Amino acid sequence: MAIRPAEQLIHKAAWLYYAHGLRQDEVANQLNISRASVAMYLRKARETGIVNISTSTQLFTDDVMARRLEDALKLDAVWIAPENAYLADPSTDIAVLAASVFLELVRKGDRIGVAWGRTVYTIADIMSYADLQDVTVVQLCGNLGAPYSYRPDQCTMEIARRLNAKGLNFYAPLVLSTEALAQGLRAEPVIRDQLAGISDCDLALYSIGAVDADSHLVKCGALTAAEMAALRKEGAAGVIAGQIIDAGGELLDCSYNRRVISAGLASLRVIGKRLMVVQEDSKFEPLLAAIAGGLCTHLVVGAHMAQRLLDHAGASAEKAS
Amino acid sequence: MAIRPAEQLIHKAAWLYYAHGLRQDEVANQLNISRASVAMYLRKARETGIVNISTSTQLFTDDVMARRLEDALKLDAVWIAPENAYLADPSTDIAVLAASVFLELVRKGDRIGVAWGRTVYTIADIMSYADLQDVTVVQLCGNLGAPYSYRPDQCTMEIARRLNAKGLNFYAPLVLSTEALAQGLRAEPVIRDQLAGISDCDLALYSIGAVDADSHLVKCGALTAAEMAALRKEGAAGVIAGQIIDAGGELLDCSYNRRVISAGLASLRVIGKRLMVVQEDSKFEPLLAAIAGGLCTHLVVGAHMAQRLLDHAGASAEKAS
DNA sequence: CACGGCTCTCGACAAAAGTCAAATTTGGAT
DNA sequence: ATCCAAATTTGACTTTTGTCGAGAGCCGTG
Repeated sequence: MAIRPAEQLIHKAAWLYYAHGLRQDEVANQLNISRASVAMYLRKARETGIVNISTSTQLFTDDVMARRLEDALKLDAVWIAPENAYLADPSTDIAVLAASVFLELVRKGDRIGVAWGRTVYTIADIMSYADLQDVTVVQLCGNLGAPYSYRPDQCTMEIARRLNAKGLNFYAPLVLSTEALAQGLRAEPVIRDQLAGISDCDLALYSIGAVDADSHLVKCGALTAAEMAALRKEGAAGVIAGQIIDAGGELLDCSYNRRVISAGLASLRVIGKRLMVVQEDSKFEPLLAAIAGGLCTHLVVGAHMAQRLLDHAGASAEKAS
Repeated sequence: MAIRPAEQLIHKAAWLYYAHGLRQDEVANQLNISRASVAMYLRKARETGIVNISTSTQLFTDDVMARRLEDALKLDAVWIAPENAYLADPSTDIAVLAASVFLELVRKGDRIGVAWGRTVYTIADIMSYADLQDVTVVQLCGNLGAPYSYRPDQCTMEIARRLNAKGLNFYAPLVLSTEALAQGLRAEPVIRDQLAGISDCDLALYSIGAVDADSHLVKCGALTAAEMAALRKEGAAGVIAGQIIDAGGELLDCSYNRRVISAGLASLRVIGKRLMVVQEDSKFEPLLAAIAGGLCTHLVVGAHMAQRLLDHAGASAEKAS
């Protein structure tokens, strides 16, 4: 991709510095360049993923609460960000953790499905770079012509860029005005192939949306606040990959869902690792719905949300007995 | 393993510094400790593998020569350390590369077989630390009561320590004085289980030994220089995991081999990734034998050796046509 | 409870790394 | 061949990090 000589030099500098443990000035005279250049090369090496610095996320799964949640909710793994213990901004903490977890879950050669939303974009934004050329990042749902920077295609592309991976976008609106048109578009080869390829993913990254006037669906004009409220009455519990699910985690039977171009829930459930990240405490019910529907195998949440989930699971168990 | 509070602090410091990108002094007042302590914790975090710094080894496989070697020798991957281009000591360069490649090949949950020798021990010695608790490192061959620090059990244990993995040693001599005794010992449950477990490995790490008076087998008293010379006349081409192979990479039919307690070549060939590392140019013929015998799928060598291998492969091809 | 041995922590200094504007080189267009 | 714009490189400076010995806390022992 890039030109040879520059890449080569960056790699050599990174190799001598990180692998051999030389100092920057030692690297500088090995390569006959100034130390300042070495410093610059090393920054580039980190930014391009030639060197990887990763921190183990063990501590966040080792937590007793995380273990109990895994059991209670039958999830493969749970990470809990210890709220307000670390930084001023609590949501950043969750995103940083999610980004690390994500990078830990990615394997070479993987195909990764990425949905969209503020959470996903925040993760993409703080994610460190990696060198995973044979990875493919695919977009899970259609686009919204939003004024926001976290459009589905943006999320996909940004993550692909960070990973040095291939990004596979598809350009269809998330929601159309008639069911017939949506059906027709889904049958288009370009779109059909993209949607069919989703079930081949090894890993999915998404968050869950709330069914309220603050939802991106409302902000981006896909639905009006009134329509949203109506859907809520009809049993809408959450939004996943642009689609509305009920409390059981199944697709809600409504006109909106039939007009959407997105990854079917069945395709999502086939994906081996489904990483769900939830930042806001307000998304408690939506998250319960997603878990009930088996849309999540790996979960990253804040401590407060974790406690609520655990209380809920405990209460349900008690009621059942 | 270690005490809670210290581990926790190390992890927190590492998290804030490496994942969130705070400066050491910022971390220090977040945690209410001095910056000096933070620096110390961070060093410990690196030393225990809580943070991982790895450099991509791409450049060394991307090399045209490496690609051609892969084709010519039918190997899965070849890495070539550009000799004398980097550092004073050429063999260190190969070992550093080999260690990085090794860490790149290891996956969580893997079982790893490790042989012994100066090369393997050098690799273990410069290998950086990682956090791979569910990995198991098994010893491929019996021990030699050597005065050297690179005994089979040492190599296994050191690598296990670096990886924070489980080390599985077995305490049998590499070679016994009679075939009957060797047979009896191989039938011992402890030994039998260990040997049987070798074929379950996902990754093997070894080098190749030369058949000469400098061999460790001679230095450690397993064979006399005269015996070695005799074996050479009988067709011995190399030493792998303590066993003697002929030019075709098959076990040489000799008393010595029948008296050895080690991983059978068949078990080794079953292992998915067989990483062979060769430092010395003098090991050209032994390496050819190992490759001929399918004992190596991944190879790390110096540029000079790579050139010789390529020339040889070219010459053979020409002769054949 | 006083004592040594032990680890952990800190302040101060030294070393190394990061940064920036100026200077130089590079590559391309005319 | 000549020029200009963009990118690269550098020296000088600032900030950040690493290190070390001194001192503080801790614990089992005499």
